[in-house]
Amino acid sequence: MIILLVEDDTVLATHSIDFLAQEGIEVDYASTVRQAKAISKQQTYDAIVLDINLPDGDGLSLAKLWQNQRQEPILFLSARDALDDKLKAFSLGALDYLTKPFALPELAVRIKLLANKNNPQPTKQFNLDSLQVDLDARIITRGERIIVLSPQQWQLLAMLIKHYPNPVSKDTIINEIWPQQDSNNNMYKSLITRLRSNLTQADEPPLLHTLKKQGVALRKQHD
Amino acid sequence: MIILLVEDDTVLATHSIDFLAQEGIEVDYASTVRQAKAISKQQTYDAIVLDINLPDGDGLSLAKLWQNQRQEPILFLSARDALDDKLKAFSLGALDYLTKPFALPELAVRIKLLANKNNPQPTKQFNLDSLQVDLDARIITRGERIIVLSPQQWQLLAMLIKHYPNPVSKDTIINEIWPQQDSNNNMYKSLITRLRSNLTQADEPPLLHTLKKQGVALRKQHD
DNA sequence: CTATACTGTTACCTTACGGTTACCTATGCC
DNA sequence: GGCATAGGTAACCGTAAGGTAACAGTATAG
Repeated sequence: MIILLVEDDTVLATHSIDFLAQEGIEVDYASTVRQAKAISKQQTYDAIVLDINLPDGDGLSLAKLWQNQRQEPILFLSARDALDDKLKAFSLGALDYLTKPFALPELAVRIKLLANKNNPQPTKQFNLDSLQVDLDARIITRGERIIVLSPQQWQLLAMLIKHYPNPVSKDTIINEIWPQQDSNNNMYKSLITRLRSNLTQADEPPLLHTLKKQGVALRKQHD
Repeated sequence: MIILLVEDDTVLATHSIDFLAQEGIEVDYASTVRQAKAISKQQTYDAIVLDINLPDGDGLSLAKLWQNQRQEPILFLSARDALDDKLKAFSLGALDYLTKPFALPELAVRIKLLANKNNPQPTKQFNLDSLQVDLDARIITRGERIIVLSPQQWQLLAMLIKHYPNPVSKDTIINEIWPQQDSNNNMYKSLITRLRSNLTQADEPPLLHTLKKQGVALRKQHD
């Protein structure tokens, strides 16, 4: 996720950028209207955060300029709590308005809301060869056929996908799937066999490979 | 446009209702959690405005209760400006948070934003195979026949539609439909059987599938 | 007040999940 | 060669999770 921040208070800006980075939000930064126009030419953002008072103009007119050319959701920042400013901002297409001082976590949350509004998060999909896994809906297909897995097998597959393309060690799997049980090697072997047989049938190439002494991994083919 | 306002301060509430009426926003009003639950049973709204402090509970837990069964965007009101409250609210699915005192025009603008921007045209219709559900009128048809559901069954179906095509876990369902009861597995089983039997008859393909140990989901097909 | 619907409860059935075991192959080591 | 280790496969089977039907108590409507 990447946003554009336009803010002339450099202290506030650097704090914000640092905090947002921790939250996984990348920031393009501009301190003036001119810079903002220049830097934003190259890029579309998930959201735009605009200070209203800027040295060479104001955020409101920038928003007015942009409201027909750009489609990003805009959040205004301002030291002024005046109702007029807020209403004007909203009438220019603002989707949110935050009065300084504000808490950085709140800014982060509101940015994420705006960003999600525009692109509802695509369904988490995992693809490998002809295998398709929808991690939310828990639908698995390979080629045309639909694969139904038992709870344990699903759990294992999810682990493997999470670590893809790295192998997952036997111990990790055992501890994850049978917590507080004593590790029975046979249960593990059965589980692997069953998952493998469900994932691949007939002449399909195998996807679940075991690397001796290291564990198992999801791969298109052996190395 | 119609919203639900839950607020125990009757002076504030009447002012708000008057002002929102001028703005063309119709308001259903409740002053307690109990009232809110009762009045909202019959209706879906374009947005919900929730005060956090209420005489018989708080808005946060109400939002938590609703977050899986209702799809309306929620705006919180609170006299408290504490960051924790805000973050908690947002984590419960709030889309906006306004601190008292606030200006009525700002409230109106933010409500309109939620109602319009969040669901451009909220799909009040749900279709799956030959099943048609009108979420507003609560009319369900499959092919030619009209399906009538009991309250519990409707509640469950609404949950499933909201999460479609993802499964909903047994625990989630039990907590939503029988809050504060101890989870009786049999009630759950009966409910599923009853809904399933109402949704599908004779030679129709099944729509309500259960994924063992994981929950149930609405699907076209899955075996 | 009666009839109907809704929901909680029980009893019984069916299924497939997962643990167990037995036997197999491959590789490595003395 | 003999043996050990690591993994693979297939079959067996007890059991728990889920499905269904019937019944009863309570609410609801007419």
